[in-house]
Formats: sequence, C-alpha cells, structure tokens
Amino acid sequence: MSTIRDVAAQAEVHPSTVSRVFSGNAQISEATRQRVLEAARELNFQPNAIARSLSVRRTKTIGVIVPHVFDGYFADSFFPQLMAGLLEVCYERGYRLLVGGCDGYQDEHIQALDILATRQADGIVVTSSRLDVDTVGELRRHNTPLVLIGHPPAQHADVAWVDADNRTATRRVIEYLAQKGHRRIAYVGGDPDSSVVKERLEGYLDGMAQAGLDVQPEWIDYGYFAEDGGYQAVERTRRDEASAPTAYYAANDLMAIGILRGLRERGIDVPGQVSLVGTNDSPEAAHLSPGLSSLRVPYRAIAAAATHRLIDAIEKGEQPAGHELLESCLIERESV
Amino acid sequence: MSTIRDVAAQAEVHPSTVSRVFSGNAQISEATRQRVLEAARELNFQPNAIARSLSVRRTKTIGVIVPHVFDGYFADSFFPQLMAGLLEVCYERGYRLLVGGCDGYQDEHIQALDILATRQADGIVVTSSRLDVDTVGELRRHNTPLVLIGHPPAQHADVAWVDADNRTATRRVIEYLAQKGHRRIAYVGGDPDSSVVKERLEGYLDGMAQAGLDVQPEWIDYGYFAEDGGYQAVERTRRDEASAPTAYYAANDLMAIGILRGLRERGIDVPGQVSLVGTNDSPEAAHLSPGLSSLRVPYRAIAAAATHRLIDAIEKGEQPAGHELLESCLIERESV
DNA sequence: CTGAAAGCGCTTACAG
DNA sequence: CTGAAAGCGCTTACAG
Repeated sequence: MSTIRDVAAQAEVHPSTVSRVFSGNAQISEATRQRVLEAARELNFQPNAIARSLSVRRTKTIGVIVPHVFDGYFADSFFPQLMAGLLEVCYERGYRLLVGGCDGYQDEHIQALDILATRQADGIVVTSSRLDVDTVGELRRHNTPLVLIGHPPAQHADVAWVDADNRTATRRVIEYLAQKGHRRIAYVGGDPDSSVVKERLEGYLDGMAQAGLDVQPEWIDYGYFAEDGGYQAVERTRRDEASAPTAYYAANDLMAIGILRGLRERGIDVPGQVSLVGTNDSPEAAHLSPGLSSLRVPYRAIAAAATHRLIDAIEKGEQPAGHELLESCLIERESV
Repeated sequence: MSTIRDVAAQAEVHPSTVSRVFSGNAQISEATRQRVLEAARELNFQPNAIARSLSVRRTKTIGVIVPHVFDGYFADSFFPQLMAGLLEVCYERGYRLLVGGCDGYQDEHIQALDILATRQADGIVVTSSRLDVDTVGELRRHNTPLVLIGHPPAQHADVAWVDADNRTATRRVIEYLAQKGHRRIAYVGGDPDSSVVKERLEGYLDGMAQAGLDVQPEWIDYGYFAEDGGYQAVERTRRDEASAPTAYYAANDLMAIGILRGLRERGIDVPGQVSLVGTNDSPEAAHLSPGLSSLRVPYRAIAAAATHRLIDAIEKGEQPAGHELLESCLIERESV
C-alpha cells in the first residue's frame, strides 16, 4: 500500500500538498493537482481512512448494537427495517455503520460504551428502551452524540429520540374495534419490561376509556413477543368463555398468529366470532387465512429519521436534541 | 477524553508503560500495573482504538456490503440470518462489523474496495455472486482477506467460500417430487444472473435426469424472487393445461406464495392437484394454508462459518483458503 | 521491568 | 499556492 509520502515523492511535491488535493477543500493549482492525481493513480494510492480519522478526530462511522443472542430479534421484521433505514441514510451521507453484538440488555450499553469510549464511531443510535436497564443514562455520561429509537425513560426526557406513536396508534385500534361493536377487548403485550409495551398498554386503556368500556384484569396479558406466548394468552384470557374477549389486539404479529392458533383449536372462528389485530405488518400477515389486520409501524422511516438527526448533530458538533413521532397505520384485512 | 499521556503523568510512569499495561502482553510489575490502573480509573481513561489501529495496522473490524436499495433484500429471511451469523462470531472473537450500503451490484465492489483500500476493515465478506459482475475479481486485486458467501465464479475457483449445497439439495427435492409420482415438474428460479439460481437449475436438471423424466423448456421459468414473479410463472407455465406441470419447485418462498395464488385463481387445489415446494423456510411458510414445504438453507451457519474462516486468516496474516458446503434440509408440510 | 525514541499515515496552522 | 513542522494517540524495537 502506498502512502501520501510515496505519492509526494513521485509527484515531486510535499506530502502536505498531496493531502490537500485529496481532502478537497484547499487551493491547489490545476497543474500540481493533475501531477498529484497522476502519481496517485500510478501508485494506486488511496488515503488511509484510519490515519485520517486519528488526525481529524472523526470516523465517519455511526454505531449500533444488536442483541444477537435473541433469536426472535432476527425473525421479526423490526430488525431488517431498522437496518434498511440506518444504511440508507448512512450511504446517502457518506457514513458507514459499525455494528456490534451484545449478549443481553445489560451488555448493550457496555458494548455501546466501548464503541464510544474507544472512539470507533462519531455517534450511536440506541434501539432498546427497557425499563429495567438504564442504557441511556450510562451512555449520556459520555458526551458523544446519541439518539434513541423509542421513547426515552422519564429521567432522560431531554435525550433526542424518534419513535412511532405507539400510544395513540394503539388507542385508535381499540376505538376501531369498539366501533365494530366489540365490548370485551383483550390486550396481549410483549415483554412488560419494554417501554413500547407499556405505551401500548396505556393506549389500550385510553381507547377503552374513550369508548366507555370496562376493562377486566384478565384481558391484559403478555406473550413476550413469541408465537407460543400468544397461544397461551388465549388460554389465560378464556377461562370463562361467557365473559371472554371478542377481540384481541396483539403487540406483534407472531403473537397474533399464536392467538389465531389458540382460537382455532377451541373452534372459535376468526373473524366470525372473534376479531384479531396484530402489529408490525410482517410479511406473513398478508398470507395468513384469514389475512391478519395489522398495525404497520414505520420502522424504516424511524431509523432513517434517527440517523439523519444523529449525523446532523455530529456535523454541527453538538448533542442531538428534539424528537419526532411517526404515524403508524392500520392495514385492514380479513381478521376483523 | 484523557490519553495515555495523562495517565502516565498521573501514575508517574512513561507513556509506554501505560500502553504496556493496556495491551496485556508485557511484563509489568504488579505495583506499577496497579498504579497505572488506578490512574486510568480516576481519569476515566480508555485507549483510543483508532490510534491503536493505525499503530498496529489492524482494525479488528470486518466489512460487509449490503445492497440497501433492493427492498426485497430486507423482506427475505436471508438478510437477518446473514447478519445474525456474522454478528455472532464477530462478537465471540472480539471483532466489529462495518456495514456499508450499495446502490446496485456494480456499486457493491466499489464500496467494498473502498473499505479495504482505505483500511477500515481487516477483511471482507462478499455475499453476492452475480454472473455479470466480477466483484470477486476486483476485490482480489487487493490482497486483503476475502471470503465469499456463495459459489465462486469459474475464474476464481481458488477463492475461499462457503455456501449451501444448492445443486445437490435441489436435485433431492426434484427426486422427492418424482418419487411422489410427479412427472411434469417445473423450476421457478429467481434472477437468472445470480449464480445460486444457476446452481439450482443444474440440480433441477440433474434430478429430472436421475428420475428419467423429460424436461419441457416452458417448465423452466424465472420469477426474480418476487411474489408477483411466481404468480406470472404460473401463467407462463400453464398455457396448455394438458401438459402443465403437476409440481413446482420455487427458488424462494415468496415466489412459491405467488405460485400458490396463481394456482388458486385457476381453481387448482394444492396439494390435491399440484404440489409445491419453496426455498428458505421463511417465517410465513409455516403459517400458510396449506403449510408450505420448503427447503431450509442454513444461512446463519453459513455466515458464521465464513466469518470464522475470515478471522482465522486475518489472524494468521494470510489469505483465507478452502471452502465449505453446508447441507440444506427439506421441511415437509402440507403443500406436497 | 521501564524509559526514550521513532513510527503508524494522515491534517492543518503558520509562514512565505 | 506550497513547504516545513508539529500533532492526532497509540505501539514497539532497542537499551539498560
């Protein structure tokens, strides 16, 4: 690999001149620029990005940590959409994405911290907001740019974030079901320790209140985002068939599929006897029978917006601020 | 951010001593080690990875390029499985993954080249093998470690690669269908310019030959990996219902779903009148009705094996060599 | 076991 | 517009 020095020798200029023609912003006479470019071509020179990073203290890289140990993480459509959004704007703005694994939620901020502390990235996007782990707090102590995908915990209300309108969107789904005549509506959340699930629960309660409906405690259940969790939720919510829900809202499609299976086993027809709405509009939703109505969450757009916000802040040299709420939309199919 | 210098001052040692305690492999008296560690803790010091990379000429990072402009890429289960495999072993071996986008197959090697030429990664895994773009050739001119996920093109037979047994696995599926009594079997490939699709076609031809079956040219069709492509393939393969296929093998599940839709519209029952096998065992396969039999390709394991191979070579300071063929397995459901 | 020095390959303020 | 120098923050061969 040739260096700036080799090129300088070949072109008979000072290394700093070579640097100037490659960094773009500098006054260089056309003649020497050509000479340098020619020499660089001959020597197959490309500036070493690591050396440049060290010198300018900027890596043109943003970091993200993925909990690679959770199989479900890769089965859900959240992950690919997240990556698509991140990559799309990184590409557009000339950045690269540095991805690290982590073996649990505790480890997430350890890994993120490591990327930041060792200066491997100029900023980081954080994707998990758990109520039980203060990832955001840990990360903020470094004052490296950070943006959160999801709602921030109460004690960090001023961190920059972008998320879907989880609470409102869920409320609307409940109102929609109520309008269809349902009075006993169940909420099947994912992991109760994740903040999305809590927001959706609030939306559910809002919607029920809005529609003037009572809520029975047994209509609120958690399936931990798994197909089997949805299946079990059916069991738990239908101990007493007389007062059992006539509609289910599930916080992801996988659980909705489990609910569908549970209902079917009990000989309950969907949508004839019970209605069902999922979340995320995953690829399978359209191909089920009945087609699963699902709340489509714009994860790709969310990730893209977060990345823009992060890079804006990096380039201005400040901490990102403000937030953005993107709208989800209900895709109606046959399950209601 | 404090540097090695600050810590040295605080601990009253030479900066090189601080470096030694952090790089691990060096004889350091326990007393000074403690003093340095203590100083580092007080100053909240972490070694700058970029500076280290420049010095040791190693980044502990491997690169991969993702064609982020193709929507279908993020809908298929290939992508998340690929990422899972890469991340899993990167994590295990202390590496990070540097991901870049690319806006087409031509751009893929441009981006990959850029990562390598600018020394942002110690090696790279290449995922697309197109017959029309010589990505591998371009990349090999740099002698940075490279491993290919997929079969190499003929002119680069000696590059390191790992892939599924596409040809054999497809042949087995055809033989299986033949055993079930099918004599007119169709092959619906993806993009004819991708090498997987060609390998599967060979497997199809092998299988038909093995079973002593004739092949009609119109039974070979291409759906470009899209649902609609599968749908159209039904149209093109059934101009003459009398000699139309009684079984279809599709190179991904999305096309199989399209085929299912096409057959249904023509009032053809699956599996009653026509059998169907897809590929990739995507999450929807299990939830269709009839459940879709599908060839499960171990992409996660393939990516993991490729990453190990790459990192092994990087750490030995040589070019990776050899290859690995992982077995696919047919998941039987109701569509046959 | 520890120090002093040179080097990794760039960038950029300072002169001219 | 171009050169000479110092610096980004580490590592490591060489002495002792």
